[in-house]
Amino acid sequence: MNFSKTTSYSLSILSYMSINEDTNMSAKYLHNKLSIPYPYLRQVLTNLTHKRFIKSTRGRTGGFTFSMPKEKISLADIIDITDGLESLNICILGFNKCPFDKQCSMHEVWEKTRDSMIKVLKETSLADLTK
Amino acid sequence: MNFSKTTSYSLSILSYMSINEDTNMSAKYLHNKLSIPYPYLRQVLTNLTHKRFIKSTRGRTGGFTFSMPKEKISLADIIDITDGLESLNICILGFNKCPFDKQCSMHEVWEKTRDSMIKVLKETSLADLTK
DNA sequence: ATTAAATGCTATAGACATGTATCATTTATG
DNA sequence: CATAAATGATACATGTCTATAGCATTTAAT
Ligand code: FES
Ligand code: FES
Repeated sequence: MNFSKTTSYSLSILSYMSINEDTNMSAKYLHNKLSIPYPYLRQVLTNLTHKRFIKSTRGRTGGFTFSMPKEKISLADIIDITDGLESLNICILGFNKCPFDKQCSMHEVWEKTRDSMIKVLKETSLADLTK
Repeated sequence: MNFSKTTSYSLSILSYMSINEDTNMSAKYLHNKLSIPYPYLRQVLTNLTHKRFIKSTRGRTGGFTFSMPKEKISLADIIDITDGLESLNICILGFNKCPFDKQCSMHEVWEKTRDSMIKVLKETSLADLTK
C-alpha cells in the first residue's frame, strides 16, 4: 500500500489551508510554509483546482481558496483524488496470491488495521483537523 | 511504508521452501511454482545465499536448501535483509514532519497497527507458517 | 571428453514516480 | 501603458525500483 507523494502533498496542502479557510494563499506562500518543491506544488495545486476542492484566482494577487466547506472534505476524499482507498486493498507482504491456499500470516492484523484506517479516513474532515 | 518486491519475493521463496525443508530446489523449479520472473528470482536467490539463509549447490543437479533451521528464521529476519522493519517507522500519510505541531490524524491508529505488525513479524517463524 | 543444466557475477534496460523548466495568460499596481 | 507577480498548461529530466541479459564456472550424465 502506502500513499504517493502526490497524495501526501495534497493532504498537507489542504490541511494547512484549512487553518485559515477564508484566506487566499499563493503557491509561493504555501511553498515557504510547507517545504514542498515549488514546481511540484504548482502541479498539485492545479490538480486540486481541477478536482474542485479549491478554486484559483489568477493575476498579481492570485492564489487559492477553498471552493467547498471544509466540513465536507474528508481525508478519504483527498486520497481518492490520486491513490484511492483501494490502494489499501493489497496484501501487506506483497503477495498477489498467497503461495499457500490460505492467507498470509499478516492477513488478520492487517485486515483489522486497514478497516480502522479506512474508518478514520472517512470520518475525519479537514474541519476536524484544527479542533 | 510497504515492502519492496524484493522483500515480497524473499518471503515467498523462503515460505515456499519451508514446506519441504530438506529438498533441494532449483531456481527453475521455484520459478515455475512461484511465478516470479526467472532472472529476478536468480538475483534474489543469490542474495539470500549471501545472507546465509540458504546455501547453494552448483552444477547440473544444483539448487538451494536451507542452511539454518527454519524455526530460527522469523519473518522480521527476512524483511531485515532488504527493507528492514524501520521502513514501518514513517508517517502513514507521508508527512516527514507534520505541518502542525501535533501528530497527524492517522497517528494513533497507525502506531497501534505498526506495533501489532512488528510483534507478529518477530514472533512468526518460517516453521510456524506450515502448521 | 562432451554436453546439458545448474549457480556466480554483474552490467544493462525498462517502467514508473518524483521533480524541474518553460512559456503563455491573467491581473493589480505605479 | 509597462511591469511585476500570480496561475494555466505541458513538456522534459532525474532517480529509483523492477526486470532482463550474458558470460563464466561448476558438476552430473552420457
Ligand atoms: S494475504 Fe497477506 S495481508 Fe492478506
Ligand atoms: S504523524 Fe502521521 S502517522 Fe504519525
